Amino acid sequence: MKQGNKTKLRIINEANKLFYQQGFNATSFSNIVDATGLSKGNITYHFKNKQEILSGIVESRLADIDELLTAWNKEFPSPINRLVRFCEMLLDEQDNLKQYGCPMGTLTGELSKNQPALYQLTLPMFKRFQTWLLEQFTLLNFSSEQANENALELLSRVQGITVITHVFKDEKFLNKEISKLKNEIKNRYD
Amino acid sequence: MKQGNKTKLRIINEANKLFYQQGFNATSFSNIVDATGLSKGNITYHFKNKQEILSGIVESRLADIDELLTAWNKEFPSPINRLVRFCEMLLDEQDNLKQYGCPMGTLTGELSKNQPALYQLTLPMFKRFQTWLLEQFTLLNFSSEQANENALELLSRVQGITVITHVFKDEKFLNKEISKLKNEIKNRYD
DNA sequence: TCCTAATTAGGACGCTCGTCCTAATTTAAG
DNA sequence: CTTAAATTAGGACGAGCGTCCTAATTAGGA
Repeated sequence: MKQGNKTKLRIINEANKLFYQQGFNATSFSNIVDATGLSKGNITYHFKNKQEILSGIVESRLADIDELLTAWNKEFPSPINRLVRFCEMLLDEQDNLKQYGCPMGTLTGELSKNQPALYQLTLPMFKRFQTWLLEQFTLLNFSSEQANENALELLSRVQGITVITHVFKDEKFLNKEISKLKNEIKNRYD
Repeated sequence: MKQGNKTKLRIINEANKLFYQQGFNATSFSNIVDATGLSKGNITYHFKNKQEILSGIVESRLADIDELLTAWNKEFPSPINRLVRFCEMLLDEQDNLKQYGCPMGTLTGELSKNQPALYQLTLPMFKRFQTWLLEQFTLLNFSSEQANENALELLSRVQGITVITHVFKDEKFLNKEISKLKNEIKNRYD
């Protein structure tokens, strides 16, 4: 790997952390300078501005999501078990969710308000999960319309649990609701 | 009403709109100056800074919430119908929800990330709804523990629907899910 | 080794930020 | 009316913002 790509990754990782933990608009360029320990000019060289950094972050996250979903597909032959695994993702991330909310939901939600171009940029992350969920429900023999409805509903349930966990800083709620949701999936769709 | 209070209200209303539509951190002091048409000094006279404006906004919103819930209590003798009305609130606000998300969820979520003092300030808005929902489930003869769980779950469902509606700009989803949720309430709790 | 392109450092700039201060004007009580 | 308090206007200020530019350094192929 070229030297510059290492720097790019470092910027992307640090900025990703900052955007998640502080919000996109609350993070300044010099915050990123401080966090990376790089010079201002160096960062500008790799990314013209905050928006380009965001673009890099999204690209990187999309790759992570694809990798994750592919791994789940391999690990779990049963769509039901895949959906269950999807729910369990929230348990893996419970500390972060409690403190900072959903990495996709809070970012897309923030940008959706009044930065339409950046909002469009982040939307594919949601779409990946939506599409993948749709595939699982299709495998479970739902009509495409019904599969889509189920996919969005599950996404919605998970987002709701995340918001409440975040707002009330309540991981007990998270654990209980995920456990209920997993049961519901098994009962409803199996 | 004294002259100054009219100005205060004007500031609160305009800032409330801006914070909701752009986010708290993305709204500058001079945005508020422009939106109100007042002078910088005048706003500073009434509120030292953005945080004090937020404090005023929360106070005002809490009063609105109390008024709303009291009206619902009067209008609907049945707790079930009150819960249904609660869900229907999202339909009344569907245009705003689609564009800007939940006025409480997005604000509290934003501030929760790294402005703990302001986050604490906004939390009571959520608590009002939580408490009120708890009361309704208590009236439905649930144990206090079970009533609390039901209250949080309903809040969670509603937040989830809001997030998806906002992120996907999809009011069809909103209408369908609210309708399903209302049926579920009637079937599960009646 | 040398040379060119890639990378890094950091200063200059104009702008906006939030805060503070002072003066002008309006209000309302006496 | 008079007068003091409440309210409003708007400029001054330093700090931080993002962008741009140039110079120094480094890396890697020839």
